[in-house]
Amino acid sequence: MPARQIPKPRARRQAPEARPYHHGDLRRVLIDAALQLAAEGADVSVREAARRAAVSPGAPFRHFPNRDALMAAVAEEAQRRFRAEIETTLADARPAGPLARFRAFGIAYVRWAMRNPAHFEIISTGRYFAHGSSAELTRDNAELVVLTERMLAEAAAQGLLRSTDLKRILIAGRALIYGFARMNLDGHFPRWGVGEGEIERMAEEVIDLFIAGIAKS
Amino acid sequence: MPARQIPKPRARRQAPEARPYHHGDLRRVLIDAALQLAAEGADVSVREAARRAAVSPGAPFRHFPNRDALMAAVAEEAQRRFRAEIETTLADARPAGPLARFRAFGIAYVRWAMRNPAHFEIISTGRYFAHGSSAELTRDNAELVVLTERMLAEAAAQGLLRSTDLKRILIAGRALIYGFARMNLDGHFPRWGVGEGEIERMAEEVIDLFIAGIAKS
DNA sequence: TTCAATATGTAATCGTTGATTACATTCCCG
DNA sequence: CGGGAATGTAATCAACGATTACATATTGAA
Repeated sequence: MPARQIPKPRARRQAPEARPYHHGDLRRVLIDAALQLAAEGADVSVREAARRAAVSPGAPFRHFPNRDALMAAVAEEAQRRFRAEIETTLADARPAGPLARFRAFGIAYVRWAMRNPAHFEIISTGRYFAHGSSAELTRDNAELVVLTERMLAEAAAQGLLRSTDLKRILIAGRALIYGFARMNLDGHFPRWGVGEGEIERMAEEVIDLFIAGIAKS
Repeated sequence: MPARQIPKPRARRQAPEARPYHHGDLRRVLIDAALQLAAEGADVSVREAARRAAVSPGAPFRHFPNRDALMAAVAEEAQRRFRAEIETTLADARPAGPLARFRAFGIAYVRWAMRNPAHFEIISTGRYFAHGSSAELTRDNAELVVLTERMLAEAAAQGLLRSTDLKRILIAGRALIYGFARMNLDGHFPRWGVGEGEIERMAEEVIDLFIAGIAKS
């Protein structure tokens, strides 16, 4: 047998009992651990993420200059998932007409925020945009803005809107949707007499009210 | 002179150089220090509040069982100021008609949130409601809800509204206003092409759009 | 008035966290 | 090969929330 057998990338020499000195892809694992921590409602600490990755407390700082950089990467990943689900939802149930699409967008937005509250919080806060603000995060977000912009432009082109001030409508619509999602996240609804089970239906009603308000006749 | 002169409450015996062992009203001072810390954008720590009150790091825990209790008291105070300013504003510029009052409410709401971002954040988050949730905090908030409820009920009674689903309108309106305030707080507007100076005008436009949407004819 | 119970402050200490530094191990490319 | 570059560990630091034992002031009842 020639000596040149496959380099065998140190194939997890777990011979005695030791893990390999180098972790496979620590960066990714840390981000996943942080996402999971957030999803569990725990507060995300660098050390706990390191602990879950079975790595020393200092190791994460080889991949992120500080905690905020880790959180920025977490926000990036969460934003990516958020955008992906919104777009998938819109692609699946392809609603007829721009306003129906706008409605579907708003509902999908609120639903994701309800089902992933901690991740939505991380995305929303903007605390992790300022720092690294990795182009990707900004881009994923801008894509969603463009998405709704197009819906409204199309609606205007079809003469469905009472007003042509699209920017105003766009921001009002986003404020409504974002505000609704955050009211839920921030625990306002119990104080408003909206029970846990009614929230999704209320979201639909509220969005419908808005659309009825901007639609012609 | 009779021996019965006024008890003179130990009148700050700063005779040599020492402050009195007991602080005057440490609880109040700690809350104020925490409010100031928040307003400065620093993160609020019990120790720093103690430092500003010139008191040992353990002293605050005589008045608050833990940090969250301090933050709850801070939220309570901020909420009190918030409500006071809203009501004062509405009382001063008494707008004609329920919808004009609703408009003024929304604008005052957003303005306070813009000028007191850190305090608004503390109020909004609801993280400090859950714990002590002092009745006062809840009450101040409920008062503001009732305020807007009455406006809409009055508008409905005067036949100004297209729909009579007041709860839906109420929540939609609140979501819009809260969402707008939080979009600003969370730093979304730069990404939406809304400059710092335009935000207040945009708030008015957005509220007007909403009112036009719910108003009859 | 006195004095003892209570309220309120200090000092010392603990465990956790973010962060840095010096050192160890592995990877990879010339 | 062999020597940097990448990536991990170990040790350490300061700041923070929290607790405990102790010190001092306030207050109300005998």
